Amino acid sequence: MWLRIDSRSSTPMYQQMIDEIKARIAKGALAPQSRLPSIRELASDLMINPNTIAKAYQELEREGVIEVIRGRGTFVCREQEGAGGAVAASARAQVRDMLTRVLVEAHHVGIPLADVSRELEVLIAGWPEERGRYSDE
Amino acid sequence: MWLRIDSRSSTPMYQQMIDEIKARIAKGALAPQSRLPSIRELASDLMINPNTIAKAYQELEREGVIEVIRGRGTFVCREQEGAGGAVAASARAQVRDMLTRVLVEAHHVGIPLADVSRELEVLIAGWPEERGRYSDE
DNA sequence: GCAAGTGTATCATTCGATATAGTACACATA
DNA sequence: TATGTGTACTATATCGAATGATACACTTGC
Repeated sequence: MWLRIDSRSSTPMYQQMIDEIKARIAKGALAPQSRLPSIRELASDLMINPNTIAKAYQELEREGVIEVIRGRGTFVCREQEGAGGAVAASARAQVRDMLTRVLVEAHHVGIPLADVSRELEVLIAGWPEERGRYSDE
Repeated sequence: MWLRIDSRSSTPMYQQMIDEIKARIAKGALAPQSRLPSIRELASDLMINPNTIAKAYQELEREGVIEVIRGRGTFVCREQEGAGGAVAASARAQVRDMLTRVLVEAHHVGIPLADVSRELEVLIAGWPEERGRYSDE
């Protein structure tokens, strides 16, 4: 099974697909230009409606993550967004906002903020690769 | 106005209240034992239905963040969860999951992972206080 | 050309969460 | 006793998620 989806989760199935596919690309498990399963194929595989898959693919295309070629299929974009170029201020603000939420949550479950920082370091250290796309490192 | 809510946001109003109140507590802007506005008061203030406020308060009480005293009002708990005690493994897993999402998002908008780490350090450095509740620091 | 496989675009429908509206109840305080 | 507190319940309207079905435009291979 190419993908695993929890139909009873409170997060919509199409959103789960978006998150999972973006995660795989970010971690290098889905290489650029590689092909994704067809809508109908994935739909019958997961036993859900093709429209749900289509919605996820359309959103991923809108975000510039995948590329759709009519009649051929959907593929991971060869160049991910922002590579080498300037990063929008809104994008940085969004990341900062997400980090703030993590700190708030950590506080309420009793995790020291220093532990959050350490955990992030571990995650980054274990990150598959960035393939030297960023001159910053 | 005690609280500001965006009724047109995609995130439910009651969820916005939960997030904002938890953030204020975590940052020390809402001290333990301090009183929250009454349901009807806040409802007429925000010009929304009292049931929506009640839902937010009930969820916050379920999470152990606030304390409800019938006939008197709602108050911030004097002891936040996990203070000094053991932190559930599921809580740490949740924080790790949130951090992973941040890294995935950062990747797709072209922000170097090292920048995320730096941003987190800045946020922690500017965090109001932890009042020495954690022996870890 | 034709068949099969791709994504796209509709429509109608079901289902659950969100939010509103109104009413009634139990408790605490002055 | 009057007022203010949170709680509980029903009913209703709205919206997003998901399904089901159909039709269309395009690409590829026979």
